[in-house]
Amino acid sequence: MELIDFRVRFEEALARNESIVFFCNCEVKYSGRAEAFLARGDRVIIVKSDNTVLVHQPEGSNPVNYMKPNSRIELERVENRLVLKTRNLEYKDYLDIDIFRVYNFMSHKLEDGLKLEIVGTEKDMSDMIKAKPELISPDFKPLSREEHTKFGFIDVFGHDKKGNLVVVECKRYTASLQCVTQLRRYVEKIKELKGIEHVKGVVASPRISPNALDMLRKWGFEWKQVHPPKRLEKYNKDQRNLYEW
Amino acid sequence: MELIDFRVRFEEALARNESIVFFCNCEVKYSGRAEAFLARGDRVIIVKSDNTVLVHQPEGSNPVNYMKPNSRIELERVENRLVLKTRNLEYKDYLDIDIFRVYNFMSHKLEDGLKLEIVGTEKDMSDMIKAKPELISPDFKPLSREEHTKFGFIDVFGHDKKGNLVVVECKRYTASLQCVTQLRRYVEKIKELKGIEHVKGVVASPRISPNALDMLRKWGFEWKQVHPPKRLEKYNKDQRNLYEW
DNA sequence: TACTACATCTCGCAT
DNA sequence: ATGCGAGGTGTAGTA
Repeated sequence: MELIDFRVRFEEALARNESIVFFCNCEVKYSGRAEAFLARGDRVIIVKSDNTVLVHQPEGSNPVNYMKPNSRIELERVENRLVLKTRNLEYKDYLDIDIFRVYNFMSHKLEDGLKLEIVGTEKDMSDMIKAKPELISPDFKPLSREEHTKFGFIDVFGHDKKGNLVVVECKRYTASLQCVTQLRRYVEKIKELKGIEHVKGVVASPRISPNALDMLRKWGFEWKQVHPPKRLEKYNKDQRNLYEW
Repeated sequence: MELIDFRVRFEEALARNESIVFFCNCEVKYSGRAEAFLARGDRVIIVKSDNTVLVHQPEGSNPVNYMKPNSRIELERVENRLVLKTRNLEYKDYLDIDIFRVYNFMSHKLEDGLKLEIVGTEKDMSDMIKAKPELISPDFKPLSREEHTKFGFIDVFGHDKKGNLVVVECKRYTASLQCVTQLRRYVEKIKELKGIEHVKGVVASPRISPNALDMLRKWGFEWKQVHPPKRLEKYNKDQRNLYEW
């Protein structure tokens, strides 16, 4: 495809606020939060209707370069090539794509304002524990939501039958050192706020790394094996059945 | 575009290992590490030559759904639509895209094996401190030995003129609570390993959050304001000049 | 706006 | 394979 034809179609599509995709041979330079350079090669370039720009190589799940939404986009001719100059003032980001060849181009106005519905997050895991506190221990009682929220980011906050406060930190996967230090931070904060000596800390996760378990024990915390909510559990409970596999 | 024509072109392109992009009206169901559902709308779908699948909405920088590389991909006719069934056994991920209409399709064999060169990371920041230790303090001397162990990676490790060991944790942006707990963990580990009482901890970052500064002081650590390497510094040092802005 | 923590995080590196 | 932490992280929630 001739660069001149590409230019016309690109600028028309941009003016019409269409989503744009093209295959091209290009070189990419980025400057902003860091600096990056990508020498010539074939890539897919996507320009969305909110002026997001993505540069994808033929392999890998992440874009090799990108610009966040609301970037300014201009196409300029420089010598034998076109340069797609994009800048995002908010992040002080600059991305220049030197386009040497365009293999294929398409654009379309896309209609879609829907959001992804998602289940199985850490939030769902802590909701499950609040609904079934015996997953932590037989005498664990979560505190009411109002009292809970006063203490910030704690996943589940409650007490045992002896009246000890209990802080629960959930992880969907293997709990790491970082998870234990996070729990420690919360426990210390509660001790300080309440002026008390004993606060129990519990990590709830399907697995825990050996180092994390060592540190956990050293700090007198506990690990309780809890698996994140099973597939479809929430939907089934809600009498909904979105999926049939 | 007729679904039957799309199907032929898609399967030919897939067989040829081309990168594929199309605009379509679709519904997406995901099950695996979590569960997700996205009702009908217009999206861009990308299938890469390594069998990565990306579903992009017309706005936002992240894909709304995706499958990692090396997924199995099949296109099946179900009633009035085509279903792109993708599965990744490694992650136990399943993504089904119900395709109702295809607006536009293109595919191309892309040639690109290049990697992004990037400068200005945290690694560059710690390299800068090792080269100019006076950024931390006049008497700070980094040790050449790397401390990349199973309990974590210390950015810069050294001693002052009194012989105190010093652990430096770098952050490119605002240092957070997590950064301070990370530093604390390293300091405690070094104390334990060496059997010594005094180990200095320093956070080096352009800024630090108020809570993080509180916790830092409470634990007897220090904050040193350090800015990440200036743009192009490394390239200029290397007598290279990749960018002209 | 700034701060905090999650993410179907992804990715690289080291054990 | 697993553990660990960075990332041009992005994103949502909250104060």
